[in-house]
Amino acid sequence: MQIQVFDAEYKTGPLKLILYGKNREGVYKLVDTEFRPYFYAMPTDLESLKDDLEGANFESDKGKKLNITDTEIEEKKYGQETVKVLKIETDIPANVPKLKNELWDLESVRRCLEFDIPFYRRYLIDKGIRPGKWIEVEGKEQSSDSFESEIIVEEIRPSIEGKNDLDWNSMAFDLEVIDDRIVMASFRSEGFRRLLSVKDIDLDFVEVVEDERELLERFIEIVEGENVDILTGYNTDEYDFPELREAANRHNVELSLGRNGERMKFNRRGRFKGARIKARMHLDLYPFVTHILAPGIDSETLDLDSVAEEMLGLNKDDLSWSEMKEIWETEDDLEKFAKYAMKDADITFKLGNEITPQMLELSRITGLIPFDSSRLTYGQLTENYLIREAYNRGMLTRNRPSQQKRSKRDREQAYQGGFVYTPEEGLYEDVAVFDFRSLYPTVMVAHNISPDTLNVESCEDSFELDEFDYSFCQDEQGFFPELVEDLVSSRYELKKEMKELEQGSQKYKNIYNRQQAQKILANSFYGYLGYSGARWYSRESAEATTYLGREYIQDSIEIAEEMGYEMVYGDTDSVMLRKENLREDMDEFLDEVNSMLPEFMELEFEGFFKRGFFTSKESGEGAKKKYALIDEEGGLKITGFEQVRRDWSPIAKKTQEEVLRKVLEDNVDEAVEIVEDTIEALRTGEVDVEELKIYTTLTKPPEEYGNTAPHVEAAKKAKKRGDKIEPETTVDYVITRSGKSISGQAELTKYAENYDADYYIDNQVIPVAMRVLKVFGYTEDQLKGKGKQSGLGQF
DNA sequence: CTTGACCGGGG
DNA sequence: GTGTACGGTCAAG
Repeated sequence: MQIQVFDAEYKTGPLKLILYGKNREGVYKLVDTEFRPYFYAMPTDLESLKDDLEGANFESDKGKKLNITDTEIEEKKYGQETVKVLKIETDIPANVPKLKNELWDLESVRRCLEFDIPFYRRYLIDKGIRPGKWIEVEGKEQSSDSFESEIIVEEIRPSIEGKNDLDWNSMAFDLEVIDDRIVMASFRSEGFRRLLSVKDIDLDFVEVVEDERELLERFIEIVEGENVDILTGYNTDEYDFPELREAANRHNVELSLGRNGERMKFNRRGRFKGARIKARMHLDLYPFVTHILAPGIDSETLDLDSVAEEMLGLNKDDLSWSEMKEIWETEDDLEKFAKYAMKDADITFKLGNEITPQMLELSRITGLIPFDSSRLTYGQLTENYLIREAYNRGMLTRNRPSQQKRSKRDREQAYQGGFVYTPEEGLYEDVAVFDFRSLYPTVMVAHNISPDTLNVESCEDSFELDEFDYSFCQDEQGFFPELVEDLVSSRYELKKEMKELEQGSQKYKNIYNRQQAQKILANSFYGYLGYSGARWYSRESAEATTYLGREYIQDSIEIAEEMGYEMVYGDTDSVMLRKENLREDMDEFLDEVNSMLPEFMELEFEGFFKRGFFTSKESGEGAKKKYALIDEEGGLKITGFEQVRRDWSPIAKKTQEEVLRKVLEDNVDEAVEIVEDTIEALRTGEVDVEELKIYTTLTKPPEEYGNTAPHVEAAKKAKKRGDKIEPETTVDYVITRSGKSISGQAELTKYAENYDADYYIDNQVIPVAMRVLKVFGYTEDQLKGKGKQSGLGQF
């Protein structure tokens, strides 16, 4: 039969590897009892290693027997050499690391390798199985209660046929928790929309449940009844599932959410945990947003509303935490609460429809199950891809660096990054942006930069870098350039294919996601080479890549200047230029640059902007990475104005954005008026307290903090007044007029009777406004108007 | 300038 | 579970 695998695990006693897969008939369980765990021992001397293993008995620290069930000599590539290694097979996956420790102590063993690859991943790699790709299975079919059937695998291999995509049943959910009790749960899929509530609410999508216990039971029934393949949520790993588990413990309910009836379990993943539901895909959108999508998201925060607003264009419908609590307690307008809760699942579902296909595409390329591909960081994703591709090329995977090695790598002098042009502060009209198509990946391909081409001893065609005392051999294509070239070329083909398709069609979306996943991976290689935790760490490769990137962008700038362009700004892989008749002349410029570039590299036209604004540092020198652009449709692109991102009051953030917009609309006078009006409003006490609130989350009881941050001091004072301040609460505070320091003046909003207008003027509004307006010659005093005394700012 | 604490998302 | 993996920002030193 043909099937697509989407989940994998193993069980011991006796050892079986279990896959869960789906085709058009349904969901199947596949069981392979033949596959055995193994690792490699690289010998100092093969014969004496064989002697050492002959009749040897290995024991774990606890005295348990560690069996070697089989050994085999294999020839593998390790770095630039070919070596003979001994494959050591054992009976239980958990014995692999233990046995590895025993063997590594032998004098006949130089090192052990590939002892830390999780067993189910090892299986998928060795069998060539990738989720999202069809595989062929032969075996004995048995009936099963939970699945279409269960198959005892005899043969399993990648399938050449089977191009059509599968549909997955996706469902999003969200919980509402008040006073540590789950009071609502909302669900949304293509054909199902429901809110469970423990309080009576008369709305068509609401199902009223008796209590929290019944809510849990219904939760499980809904997931089962709707035959969910993909369950999504936002921060469900760290919030919703921990809440669910606690509730389940309280009521002694088994959270049997797995298709096989198995309990939800948490997987430890470093500082994170992942809620794992067997034979379904629980894909938390938040880790993927932070790990993978964040660099491409402009929003200052990565909360559900902001991310959905940016990715889907949905506007938010804010209900603050205190409002929610109040509604729940007073039972006044519970409908509003219910609609809000339902909307969260709706938004998550829509966001999931955008994001889960990207996760599945990453699984298709890397071969990781979606549970993993959705939660790993860039580096880990790249590494898992490398491990698989290395295996396919008969290469041994390098070992992970020890903690000491990592910190040694971290302590090394940082190498130089991208080239950033220092702009002249001011407002520029009609700027054009050009950028290099995948600069670092293409540099790596163009110059064959790779850990395995670095300083090859007997190399005929060696590329020497004048700046550094190392070289890259050009005789054979290296591991990294080969992978990058495959990804970049394949992506290029897909992009061509995309142009032929109707935007918004399913086919278009599929291909878009595929090329997006390839882009993500191709771009991660450079960073990976310079990441201290990388198995294939190569500082030289990373350093050479940025060095060559700088050379190419500087060459392009030189060409532009020779051709009469005015250089406005440039950062790493892009340049902003100005010139009369630019639209007519730019092809000539592009041709000139592209003929200078090696094959595979390309400078492209990115777009026009009506105006660009650049500011300067304290020293008066133009500020790098801090600018704002407005396009011809009036769209703003603000970069680097850090005030927009931090814990600043809404009034400061809003003022800055309005000022930037006015400036970009070439209306500096109105920009100044905005600041003056804001200051005036602060002075006369007209400003709404909402505009002054600063939010921060307390992660522990306030008295346990060593420092005196404003939010901590405000919380301490509130506690003295008798407030219950628990860890994990977000406090909002205002800087009032009473107190000695800023921290001393901080009060929780509800206790604030007045506000310190001077603080908000001098420390919030003026600094962010001045960042922009000083460029036009304004001083702080001018913005403040002189001599006026601040009022009391009473609420 | 360096070091170490803190934070993210969720309600 | 072939376990124990972040990265940016800020205040204090």
